[in-house]
Amino acid sequence: MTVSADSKQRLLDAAETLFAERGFHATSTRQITAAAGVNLAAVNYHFGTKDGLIAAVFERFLRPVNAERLLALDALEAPDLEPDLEAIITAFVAPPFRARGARDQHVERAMRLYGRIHSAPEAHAHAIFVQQFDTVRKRFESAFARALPNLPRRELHWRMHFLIGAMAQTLADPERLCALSGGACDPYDVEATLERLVPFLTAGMRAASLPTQRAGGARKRSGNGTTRRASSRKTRSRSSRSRFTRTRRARRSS
Amino acid sequence: MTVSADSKQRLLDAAETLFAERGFHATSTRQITAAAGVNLAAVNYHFGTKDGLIAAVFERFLRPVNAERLLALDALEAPDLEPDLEAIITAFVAPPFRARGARDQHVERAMRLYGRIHSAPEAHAHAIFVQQFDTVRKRFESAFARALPNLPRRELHWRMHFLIGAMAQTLADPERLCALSGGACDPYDVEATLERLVPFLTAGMRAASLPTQRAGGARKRSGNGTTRRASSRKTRSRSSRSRFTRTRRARRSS
DNA sequence: GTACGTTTAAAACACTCGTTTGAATCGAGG
DNA sequence: CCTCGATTCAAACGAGTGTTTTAAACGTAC
Repeated sequence: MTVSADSKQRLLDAAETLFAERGFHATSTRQITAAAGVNLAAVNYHFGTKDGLIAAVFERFLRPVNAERLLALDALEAPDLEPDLEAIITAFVAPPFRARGARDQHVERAMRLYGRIHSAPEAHAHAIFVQQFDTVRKRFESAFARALPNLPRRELHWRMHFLIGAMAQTLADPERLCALSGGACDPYDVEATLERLVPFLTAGMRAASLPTQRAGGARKRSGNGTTRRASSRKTRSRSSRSRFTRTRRARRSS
Repeated sequence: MTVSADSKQRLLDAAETLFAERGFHATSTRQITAAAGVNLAAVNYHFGTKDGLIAAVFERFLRPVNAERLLALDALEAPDLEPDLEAIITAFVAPPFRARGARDQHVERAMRLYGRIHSAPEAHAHAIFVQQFDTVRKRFESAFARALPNLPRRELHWRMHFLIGAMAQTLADPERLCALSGGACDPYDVEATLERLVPFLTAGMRAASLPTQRAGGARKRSGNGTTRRASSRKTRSRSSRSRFTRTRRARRSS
């Protein structure tokens, strides 16, 4: 274990930066080794394959984020405290925003990297992420369940999905917010972002548990996704509110 | 303009399917032309370049989705109607879920394609999407502003960003929801998904405009986006509620 | 039938990718 | 000193990429 293990470190640092900037697939091993100032073969020597390097970057970056999530949740689950939904959401959402990459990279790069991990194309990178994430997921799921005792478990899954989506999008594509607001919002102001994101998500998680009506009838979902409103006779209480009626399709035939 | 323009069509169809399945970068022109049953050179002949093909797929797929969004919004903005936030959100969110790809592809593929467009790596594909999306964005922004008259415009931008994020994630990565819920949720049941997504988003959009406390003091947001809480002397009311205090970092040094 | 513009066909081009190879280099232990 | 394992280096390999080229086939108008 000579001192030159920093070759490995520099490789990880360079890869982390480039992955954040351009994505995993679009970054070549040659770019990485050049940025790290090491030989081309180093990535295969130290990590076996490029995917091994990706996994190592995942690992190194994700570990402290998830650790901080669990630490924050621990503090919220002291036995004398009653569950605080907003605090739980903050404990889950804030760490990736506040994470610094290697070599104290800018917030911007850490955010983008985390976003890219979330929207990982499809490779086994996804599997690595899931593995890293699974404990966090379980802990927060039960925390949410405690804070929202009247919410059925299935609804909770859906909402956690939405929550993760809003978070991931904000992390992955800050530029879009900038463009959307004409420059009025600064997506790299982490605290300002969290002050908006957390209340948004808290309200969403607290929304009424079932889609308004659902008066007496059973579920009665038509299994066929294509034919909408197949059960024509029981449309009374549903057609009263026309929330989900779709307008005509407009498609050109050329 | 012979009948064999269907070569172009079959190219678009095959590309749409493969792009949805594997992504844009991971799909080669050879795979596309093989699936379409046409010659390799056809893509360059008809679309100039692979990016041209991608743009054409974007165009053909996005147009009806955005058209339907605007149509639905038109119906909601009849002069005698008062703004209905939930209906506006549905008008924005539902069309991509209900879109069918070419050749009546499964909902699954259309969803994935739209999700992939949203999380387009970074190419000018993004620009194409933005161009297609800009009109929709403007229309819905003012619709939201009418439905939420007390919400400052900047907060609205943030929330639209979150909204788009939750929608895009649900479209792009239905598998994750499946895994998250242990198979309890069916992300391809479009109506069930919308019945959960829309209330979630509606509640989020309606959340209190400013982050809870803000009791007696004036707004007092530090104008500088980078240096958070630059005005150090006035930190009193902030440290009282420790909502956003971060716990210690945990990072291994190996 | 012949000529013409459009479309298809097969082959090759130039390039980048991730990975492997085999020799050179280094740093400690005998 | 020499040895040995670990690391670095330059060079090449084989496969895959998007694109171009050149010629052949097609349908239509003259």
